[in-house]
Amino acid sequence: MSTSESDYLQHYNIHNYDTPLCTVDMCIFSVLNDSVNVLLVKRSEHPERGKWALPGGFVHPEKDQTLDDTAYRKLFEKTGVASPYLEQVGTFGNNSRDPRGWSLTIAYFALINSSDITLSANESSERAQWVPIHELNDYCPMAFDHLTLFTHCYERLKNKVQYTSLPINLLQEEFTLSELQQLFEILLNKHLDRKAFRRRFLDADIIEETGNMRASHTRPAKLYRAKQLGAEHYFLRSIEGPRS
Amino acid sequence: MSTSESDYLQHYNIHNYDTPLCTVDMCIFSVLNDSVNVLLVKRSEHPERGKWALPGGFVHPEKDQTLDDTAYRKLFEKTGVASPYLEQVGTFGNNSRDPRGWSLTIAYFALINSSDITLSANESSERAQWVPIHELNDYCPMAFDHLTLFTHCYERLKNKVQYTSLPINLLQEEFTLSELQQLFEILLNKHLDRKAFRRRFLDADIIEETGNMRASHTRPAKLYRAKQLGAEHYFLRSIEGPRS
DNA sequence: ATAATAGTGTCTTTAAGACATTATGCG
DNA sequence: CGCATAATGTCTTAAAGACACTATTAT
Repeated sequence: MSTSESDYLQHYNIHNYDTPLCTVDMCIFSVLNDSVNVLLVKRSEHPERGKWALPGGFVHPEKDQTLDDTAYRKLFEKTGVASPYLEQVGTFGNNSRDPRGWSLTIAYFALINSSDITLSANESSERAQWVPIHELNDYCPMAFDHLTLFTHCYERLKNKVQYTSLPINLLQEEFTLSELQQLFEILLNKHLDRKAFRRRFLDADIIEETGNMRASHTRPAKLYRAKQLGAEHYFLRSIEGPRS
Repeated sequence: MSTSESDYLQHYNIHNYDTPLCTVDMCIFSVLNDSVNVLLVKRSEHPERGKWALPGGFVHPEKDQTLDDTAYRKLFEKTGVASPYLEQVGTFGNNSRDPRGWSLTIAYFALINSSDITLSANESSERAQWVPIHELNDYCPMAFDHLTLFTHCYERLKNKVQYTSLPINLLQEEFTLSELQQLFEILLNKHLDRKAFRRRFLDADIIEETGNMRASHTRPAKLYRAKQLGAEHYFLRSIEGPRS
């Protein structure tokens, strides 16, 4: 009965066990034309061929050393973006979400600036497309439980807008405070006070002037950058927005 | 080339693909003797036999309909507690965390009141034991990457103490405000002002008097209960604690 | 000069921290 | 009574909202 660990491992065969299918799905957000967009692909293969889906795919034990590698690989295949903000949102597993069997997917969300990317359709010739999130229902039915995955990712994003600096990652490296505020207003879907918004970010000591200005047909605005790229600051208080 | 989805599914065999091992690990917290404890088991089987580990096990496609089922099943096997607070923290997957191959684990944390539970050693005769978290290093080496999993779960817990009502789930159904405050002080490891603490919870309208009193050798205290069992309230401001 | 947007001054409001004071039970 | 803990009163402080005011550019 008493075998060594090396004996045990020598006779261990993963294929003797029933095990879930493992995939990673990406909810890639960007802001385009004053609205939040998510990147969707039209499935070109079974199952759920022809339906819209979040880009994703199987965890590939040969290609990927870690789970995050899978996520970055999928993201790069679809967008060409190498190192965006990436966050794991949750894992969804059950026996009904995929007709092939008990399956499990790890959902990630990514924030990228839309001008950074070139949509590519080369991988398995799936067409990727930005979809404004308020149009998402028009694209139903979505494949599998991807509407649920999207909803969880979007809720996470909306929550973090309230108490972190996270959305900075949706802008280009240099941005004005007005651009940042507009972005927050789109995400929160409400108007914010300019002075309060500026105070919040300036007092937090997380951005710095670049010395450059954004030209415009009115008064030029100072350009800022995040002091630490990809960092997210947690504010002690949530944004509340207008009082009644 | 053009097959139907049902044809496709008929010939699909999960065992043709290389796929990760899938497990669930539980970080079960409780408060005992004025300190936070976590439930650990001593592994009785290979691999990592004899090391301490978080209770957990394989996702079992026959037994479990959903991932949460796996978590609840493992929790019940170890503690006999049927419906505690449970939250998914994150999924950790790579090719080095388990000697059997590419493996992935979904980490959950649970909050339970220690008086609710009876530790059972019946399943695979592993002995479960409460370990105060400040002693965790003395129990090293822990199996696999379980110290990392624990750390992520503990960080999540500590963060949520700052801005949610979550720790209520560590107390019994009826509790005094002093007991609640003591609990927060243990979790945050700092003293809190009594008036501010009471205001915070009372103004949030999330607890109500039960009408009963906690007897003691001094002035009896009012007993409260959470208005909604298992609910977590998000405060707009984080607890900061004493100003230096 | 005017329009438009950038940026500031400053008063109010909210919820938290500090800390003294009062209340209530038991021995 | 006197001790210990429960519960409250009230002043201060930090950060947000409201909103008027000033600054800078193009046309």
